[in-house]
Amino acid sequence: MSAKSTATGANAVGTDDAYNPYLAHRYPNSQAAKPVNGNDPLHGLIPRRVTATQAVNIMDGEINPFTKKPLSPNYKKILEGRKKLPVFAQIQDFYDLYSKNQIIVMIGETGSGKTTQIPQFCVYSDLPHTKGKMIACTQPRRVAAMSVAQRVAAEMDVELGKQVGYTIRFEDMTEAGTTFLKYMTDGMLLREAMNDPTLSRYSTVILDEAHERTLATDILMGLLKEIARNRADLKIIVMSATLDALKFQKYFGSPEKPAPLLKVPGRTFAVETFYTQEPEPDYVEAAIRTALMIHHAEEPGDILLFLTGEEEIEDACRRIRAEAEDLERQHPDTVGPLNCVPLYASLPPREQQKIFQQAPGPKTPDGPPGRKCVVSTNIAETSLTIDGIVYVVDPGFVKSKIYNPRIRVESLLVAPISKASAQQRAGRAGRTRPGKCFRLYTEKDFMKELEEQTYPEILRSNLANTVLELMKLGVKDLVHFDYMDAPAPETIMRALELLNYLAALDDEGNLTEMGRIMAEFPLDPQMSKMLIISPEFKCSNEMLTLSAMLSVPNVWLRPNNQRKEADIAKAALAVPGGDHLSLVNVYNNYIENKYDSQWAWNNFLAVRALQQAENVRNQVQRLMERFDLDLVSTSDERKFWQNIQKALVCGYFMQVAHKEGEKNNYLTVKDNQVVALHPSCGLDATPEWVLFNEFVLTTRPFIRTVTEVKVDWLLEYAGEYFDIKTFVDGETKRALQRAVAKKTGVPYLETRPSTGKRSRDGSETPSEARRKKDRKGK
DNA sequence: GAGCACTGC
Repeated sequence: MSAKSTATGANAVGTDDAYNPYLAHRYPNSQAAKPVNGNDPLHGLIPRRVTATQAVNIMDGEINPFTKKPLSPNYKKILEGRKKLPVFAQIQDFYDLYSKNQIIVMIGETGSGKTTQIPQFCVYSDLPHTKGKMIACTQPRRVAAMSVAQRVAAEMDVELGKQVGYTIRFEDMTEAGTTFLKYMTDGMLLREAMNDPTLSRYSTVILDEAHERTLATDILMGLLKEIARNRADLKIIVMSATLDALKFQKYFGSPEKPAPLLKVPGRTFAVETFYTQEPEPDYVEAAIRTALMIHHAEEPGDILLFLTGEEEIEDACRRIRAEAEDLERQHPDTVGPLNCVPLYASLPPREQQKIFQQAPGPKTPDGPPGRKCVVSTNIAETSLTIDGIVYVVDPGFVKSKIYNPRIRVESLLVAPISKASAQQRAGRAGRTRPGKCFRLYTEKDFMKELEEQTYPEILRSNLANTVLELMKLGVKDLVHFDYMDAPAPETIMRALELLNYLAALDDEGNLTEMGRIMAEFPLDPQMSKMLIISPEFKCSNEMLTLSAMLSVPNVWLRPNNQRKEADIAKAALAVPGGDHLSLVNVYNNYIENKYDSQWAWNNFLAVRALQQAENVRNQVQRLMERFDLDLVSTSDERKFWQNIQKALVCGYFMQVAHKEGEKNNYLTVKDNQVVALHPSCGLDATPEWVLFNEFVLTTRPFIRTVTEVKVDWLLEYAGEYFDIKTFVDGETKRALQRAVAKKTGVPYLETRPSTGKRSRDGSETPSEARRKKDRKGK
């Protein structure tokens, strides 16, 4: 038994009688262990026909098949751990399915190891590097893409960013020609698809966490299904954590012949679940009581309590702390100290870190031990894992986004969670040892009232952006696109209508040149439009700043004990014309003060948000340069703010409100919603016409981030949208009529014959007006 | 006179 060497050596993947790594492993002292042909452990493997034995033997070898360097002791240590993962026991099952099918569905519960192992299994079988391709594995969140890539690079004994890398917005840790396993956010792969519609760089695409049904994952699923028809060489793996596998199988196969499924058990501890006997009228109250009950009566172990938002959480924390102290005083022999910590996304990172602190020890040497209680939003359900949690309190609610296409408003509402979500929450109690989950609803409600799955995002969102992306991806028929769950036709119509008004689509529904450029910007269509048009108003530098500032979380801080000081600081930076202008002003001042954190802090500004804005601004500026859009500012100081307001109108003319009556009420144009200026609004007067960035529905309808506009600009730059004929009778219409009369010197009459159909371009910019004049001149 | 559930490009 001896190894053969082939004349071609390194490039002999696929030949039959080549060096057999299986034998090399079995007989380490034989000649087979020292192949002559380029020392390639992968030699002789046939892509996508690799067996588990072959793969495992290479993993067990001495030479890293991808770097050709000796494998490190650390690699071997990690490998022993990997082999104990549940998914490893099914490696041959996986290869059987992978070799024979184009699309497979995989479900693996928490702790199965699927996210780290399956992509590696693919590497050993697909051998993407031998054909200049890559394996992509998508994640819904950036941190996951980064941390998993780092872990897998270590497991494969390679440097992160070389053979194994990741790509997220603002950071590409890959090396062209070297990287063959790439973790990335789902949004990033969708972006790539826009310029490479067949995803030709990839030989295998893995969609991980598909059960989360993010907008990007949903679009990618439809896209991949289509690409698979035209690319027989592309393999697709859809990985999910839930029991809803059949839905994925049917979608990727057919109802009669579902796509094959691989099921891998998880590795978590049992969680005992308790329900209430009767529904709880006040879930916050009940949650607080339950947490205190656990602290009083249950064995040591930390508590995780789910609530819906910042205010609720801070309030609950205060009450739990106060009552726990009473409890401790009353029962000093049995009740230890309780450390109650809040957790939500907008909490500064330093505060967030507190959830990882150890529970407090006993106050006296032989007193009862302390306990930690984390009160969190949904962030602890998927994004953040806290070790040591033994008790979960689940009131059964979540704040979630819903979209009403009729009035074009996205709002946040507190709603019951799904069964899948409830299970995920309960699972958080069993990560380190057996735990308990207290559900603050009845078992009957759980069985009968809760939806199986969380409503996918695509059914809850404004789709203007998504529709533009789909158009750019070449999808012609948006209504009949193969969605796993189709959005309401009205939502799609609303999106098409907006894109048509923005001149991203022509009247036939085709993507225009403007639309093609807009799709490249990681911004809402309205924002892309105002930005692309802004050089014509000599304010592209400012609009760049504004789009960045509108893309990041609120920059204005208002600490509870310093509200007055914060308001004074804000007023000092405010521009009278409106909040959009103030945002530009804040950023410009931030630059003038040399990006100084101390300056920001002194002015009650969120440093982190400002830094994020810098990041976004740089990215968008590069895009502006790519499309040869001039970066300019006006030198005429009197026009500086006005130009910005005009450019704003070109993008956001559909988000305008008119003042009605005396009570500072506004009526949104066309949708006729009664709205009020949000209390955070910095306008020092109530102008007749305002443009707003956001419509928020909380205690009542508010418009937030508001700037004054002139009716003449509406008529000039958004003539079609503000065509009086399209308005119902009312104060808004009469105001428009007065404006037209004043402008033309002729009283406006409803019956006046039309001067001909205007372009379907709602926003008529100077250049467009000029082009029209030119045409008429000829 | 009130609020950023959570992601992502």
